[in-house]
Amino acid sequence: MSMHESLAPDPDDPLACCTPLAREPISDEQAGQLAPLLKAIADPVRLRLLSMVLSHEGAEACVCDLLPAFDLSQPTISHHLKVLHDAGLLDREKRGVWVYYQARPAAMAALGSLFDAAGVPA
Amino acid sequence: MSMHESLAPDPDDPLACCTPLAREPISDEQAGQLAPLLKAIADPVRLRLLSMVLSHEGAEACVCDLLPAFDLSQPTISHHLKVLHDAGLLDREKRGVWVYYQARPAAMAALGSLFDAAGVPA
DNA sequence: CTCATGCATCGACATGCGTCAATATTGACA
DNA sequence: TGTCAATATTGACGCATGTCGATGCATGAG
Repeated sequence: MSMHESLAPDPDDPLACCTPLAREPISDEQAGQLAPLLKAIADPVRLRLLSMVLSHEGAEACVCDLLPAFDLSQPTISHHLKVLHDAGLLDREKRGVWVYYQARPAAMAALGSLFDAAGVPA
Repeated sequence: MSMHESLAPDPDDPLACCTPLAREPISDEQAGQLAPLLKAIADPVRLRLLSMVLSHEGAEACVCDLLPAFDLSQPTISHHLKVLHDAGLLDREKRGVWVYYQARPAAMAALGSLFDAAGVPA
């Protein structure tokens, strides 16, 4: 259960709000910062997009890699990627005509730490 | 819904869908089961409710414990608790006139495991 | 039985969200 | 320059969601 506390408490960073839910009642403000993060991944398409980016070779993927896996229009996929990006979950990098997305490790860690000690009764 | 993958050991349990997002691209079906769980906690009120229940004495709380912390009507809080309950995140137990809610550890563990190895680059 | 209390349900409203077709923007190349 | 390919933006549509007041349903007290 040893945890690395290498994350600096930056008040400007919305990802700094990672007190485990089970530790103490989170504040109204914390909840207001966390909810958009969770809203961003609370969609089956965006969940798959995030998972595909995370598990893709080099931990990055361009839209052209992601599009064929869905029965949705290109603007719809672009919209979902924008939602994930605006929430701070995905980074964008334009290389030539292609745009590559990669997950932000800090965001992933923040989400994972939310449930620390919440599902371990024994 | 006759398509089922043999990856999930128990198709009846919606909490059995806890392959880490970063391990491999999750299936459309997995995403469809996970999204409602995340949708349930993707709300500031419900996040606070869950956190309050988790961190409350005895890891349970009745509605009367939760209500005073919000500026919302009692039906609204009741609605949010129902959403968390219907998603399989909270258990209900009626004792006398009061209804006690407690978090389901399996659900918390499933959510936490989603982000395993997602925020720890090599 | 009657009444008050704790919680759930109902019906209605405004807002938010996922999706698409159409269009715009950007970069590579002849 | 002009054209094609990859991605983003816009505007519109229908559906889902958060909130409320009013009401219903149990339970326990008297």
